[in-house]
Amino acid sequence: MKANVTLKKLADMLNLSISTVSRALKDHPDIAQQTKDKVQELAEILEYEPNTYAINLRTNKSKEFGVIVPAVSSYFYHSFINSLEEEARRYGYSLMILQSVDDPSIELENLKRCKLSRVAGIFVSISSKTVDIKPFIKVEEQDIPIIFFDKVPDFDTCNKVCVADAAATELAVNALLNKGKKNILAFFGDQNMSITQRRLNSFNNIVGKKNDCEFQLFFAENASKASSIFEETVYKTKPDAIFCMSDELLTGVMKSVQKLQIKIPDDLSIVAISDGFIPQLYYPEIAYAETSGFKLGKLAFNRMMKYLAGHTYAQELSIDSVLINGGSI
Amino acid sequence: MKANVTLKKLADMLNLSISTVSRALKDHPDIAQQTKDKVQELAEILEYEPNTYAINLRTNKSKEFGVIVPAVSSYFYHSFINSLEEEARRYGYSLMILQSVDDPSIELENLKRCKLSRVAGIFVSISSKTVDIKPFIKVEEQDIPIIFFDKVPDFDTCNKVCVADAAATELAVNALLNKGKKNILAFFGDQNMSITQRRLNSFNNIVGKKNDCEFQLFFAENASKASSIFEETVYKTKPDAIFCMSDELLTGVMKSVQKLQIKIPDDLSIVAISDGFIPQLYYPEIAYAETSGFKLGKLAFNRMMKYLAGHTYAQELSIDSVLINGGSI
DNA sequence: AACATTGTCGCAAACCTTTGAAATAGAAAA
DNA sequence: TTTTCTATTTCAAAGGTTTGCGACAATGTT
Repeated sequence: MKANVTLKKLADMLNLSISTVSRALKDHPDIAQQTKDKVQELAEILEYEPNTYAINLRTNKSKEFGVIVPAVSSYFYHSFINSLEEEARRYGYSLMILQSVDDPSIELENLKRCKLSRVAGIFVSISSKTVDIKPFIKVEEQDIPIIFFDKVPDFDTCNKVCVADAAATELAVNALLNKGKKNILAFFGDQNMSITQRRLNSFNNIVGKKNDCEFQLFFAENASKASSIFEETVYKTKPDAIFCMSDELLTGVMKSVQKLQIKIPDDLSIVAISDGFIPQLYYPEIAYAETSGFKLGKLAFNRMMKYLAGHTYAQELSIDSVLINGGSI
Repeated sequence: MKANVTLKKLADMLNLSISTVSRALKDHPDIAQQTKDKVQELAEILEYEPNTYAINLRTNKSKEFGVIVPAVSSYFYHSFINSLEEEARRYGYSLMILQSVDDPSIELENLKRCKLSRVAGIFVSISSKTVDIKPFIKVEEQDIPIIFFDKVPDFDTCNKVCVADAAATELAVNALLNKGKKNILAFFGDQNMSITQRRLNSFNNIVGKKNDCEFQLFFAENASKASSIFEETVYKTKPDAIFCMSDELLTGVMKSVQKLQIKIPDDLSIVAISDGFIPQLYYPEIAYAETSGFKLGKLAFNRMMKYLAGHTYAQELSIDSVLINGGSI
């Protein structure tokens, strides 16, 4: 526990002023090269480390972003966070991770926390129950940029980055239709979630144009619901294909597929929307329209940096989706 | 973008001194109740928020922990982080997440970052290639407590919290032996990793005492390696049981199991060491000795708080393991 | 010789809060 | 009346850094 070495200490030892030392260390043109060398050498030896607290106070900024997500251990978010962290590190930022546990009141607390910590910016995926986004807007008015990602509010004038829900849904469903599937079971998540609505809308659009194909829609909040719905339905309606709008639903369905020893893709085709981890656990690998948390992280970070550079206007961006074929259709 | 309201501003408006306002807001006994009321009311109205930077500078502390992990999107770590975040939030702390990407040099950078940010403490799971832990010791000497978790160094005098590797291995293997399995294929991960060594040692201990049972050991760095090893071996040696020391290896084996349409548990029993997510994806669910990232998070946080309260002596703690039966044996 | 320019460096305020010590007032005790 | 105490408030320093501006000397220009 050695005493901290500060600018003042360096200055005293070198018989220089604090300001000169400060400038010397950051290669300010006002300072003579000779002086810079002396200062930097001593700083090196004494392992001088600037006091981040003081810098933050002085500059009223910090090199940290807040990330508010419903949960880190979700199929999607940890790959987003992974990707974000990579970028952040490259730019000298770090990430403060806050979970809302899908609870709007905790979400609000977390937002407050970000504000209190005066983070440089906030990435937030709102909880499924969040209705009031005024607090977010208010924070943004205090000059803390907010990028909404994945689960974004309906509100227009805010920055959003999303996966291409419509495109992904289309890709996935068309993959089935192109193979001539005629009887499709579609699994969707919680109806209250906007992501469900977007994927559902896109789905219905396609369905509307098709009349030589049967569709059956189910809503399941979790994997085991999906499982039981599947098991109840599969023998009754004898579908030739399954669509799952999420990883979680896919795991539910696949568990039943294993249980009932259904042959994929001979007896049944399956396609999902996923970031790719879950689908490759099975044999054959499940075909999926990719919605990469990884790519989304890059995009979100990019948008944040642009924002910080002055492009503060609201913008809605999305990553495109590709179909990864895995032998399940 | 309204100007920030500070203690000074409140003081000026109320014709009080800054110190009085500061003390009034924190209910200091020196201040008259009447004054407190006035101050707190105005603070409320003006939405005064203390400047965290200034507080940190003044107190030379912050309410943030650093977390250094090889990768957030790993089977294990995100549940650890999840759990840690829950506890941290309860105590008013937040988490700074840093990935080392299993690269010692990045790990070192991250450590530096924690030191620079003067975090209140650091949780670290070292990369598999980390050999030099002196930098960590040095940071701890500067009064930043470090709790190593999961992947911990061999070094003695440091704080570690681990899953009970030996116990978990024993539980898993014994589950197979108790069912009378006679020919076991065991999959282990990267031999350089200490976690592999610990589990392997425990495994060998049990094996040493048994001579009515055949064991075959394999080392696979990833899932697909495990897959191909399994496929090459399964018909040759006709094992009646599989042991996987990790989730990743399990996914590899299970993919081949599906491919070869092997019946679990009739043709083959499987047991793994896992935190439970992966095993329940399959039907039947895979039996596993639980090594919960969640529980470990709680334990690690607990140790950290004790440390901060003054119990700084080195300690090695571990969570016990239970066998979760899933129908695969 | 007078003035302007350039290259270096230091002064001092500012960022905002915390906190030990001192000041002030009024009341109680001597 | 003077002293002592208590209750309340203020003073001022400290924490470490950044930065606009002024100071100063040396050099160049007219």
